[in-house]
Amino acid sequence: MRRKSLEKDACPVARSLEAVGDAWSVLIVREAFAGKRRFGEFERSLRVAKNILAVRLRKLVARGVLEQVPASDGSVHQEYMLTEKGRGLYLVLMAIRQWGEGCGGKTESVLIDRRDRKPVKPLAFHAHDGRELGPGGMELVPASDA
Amino acid sequence: MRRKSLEKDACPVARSLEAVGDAWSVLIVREAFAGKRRFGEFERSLRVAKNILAVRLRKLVARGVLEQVPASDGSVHQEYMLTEKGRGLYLVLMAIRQWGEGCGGKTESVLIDRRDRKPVKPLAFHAHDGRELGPGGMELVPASDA
DNA sequence: CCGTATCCATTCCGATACTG
DNA sequence: CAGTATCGGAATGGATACGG
Repeated sequence: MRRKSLEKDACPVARSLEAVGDAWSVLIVREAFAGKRRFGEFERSLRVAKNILAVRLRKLVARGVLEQVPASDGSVHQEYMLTEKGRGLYLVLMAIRQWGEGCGGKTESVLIDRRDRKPVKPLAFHAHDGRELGPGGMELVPASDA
Repeated sequence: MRRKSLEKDACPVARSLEAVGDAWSVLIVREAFAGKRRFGEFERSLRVAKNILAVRLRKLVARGVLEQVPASDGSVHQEYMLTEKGRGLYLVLMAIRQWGEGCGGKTESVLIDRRDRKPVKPLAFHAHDGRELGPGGMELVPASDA
């Protein structure tokens, strides 16, 4: 998408897409959640060219999704860590994953609770009183109407 | 992303991205949830060129996200409706929206329950016993280990 | 109104070579 | 190892013109 930058779009969905709306960025964030921190780790696991990896990382840092911190080993290099904001993407990633799993025939992965090793409840919307809600049961209204 | 099609990637996140991993597709789906059905409606609301809209719609239909149905008015034309699978993207869209709202300073929109007009609970993960879980409390394991 | 076809500009991607 | 610089090719996007 070239024309509209989306950056100033009123819709929060559009704005989010401006930050992480390309496939590489999403995959980088996925790897970050998987524990990857170093340039080379991302490079190898994603098999992405150095130059475009560099650009994507810069953008993610600029957007506040990742931050650079001094390497934990003694090296002169930096590591890329998820910020608080970046960690907020976990829900997005898992929503995407859940959708992908849901319609793919066979299940590839299961999200489990670290504590009891049991599967986590599927992501779903709940009303204030706890009722589960489907897409038709909700409505998006401007904040001003609230 | 040219090289790896992602289509055959083991990770469900990557596969999902193959289906709806570009910004236009996401926005089209957003509009579909907003009630848009016709080619011209998408064209105007997104201000996207006809040709690329056509390509995107075709792809979304091919991926089973949208389906074409005869127009509800008497016209000869078709309308694009979300399939069951497509409606599953609601959760994804709202997760993206929630993330965008969460870090933007001011809130643009609120998701409310149609029934009681009260805000819906924020999306979050819950363990089997109901405890709320953060990213660190969960782990993604291959289905074969389950 | 709903697309398809064409053209052109731009952008993106991957490979490679290079630096500290 | 962690990038930067450059380059050619491929894909994409936007505008426009055209057809059913």
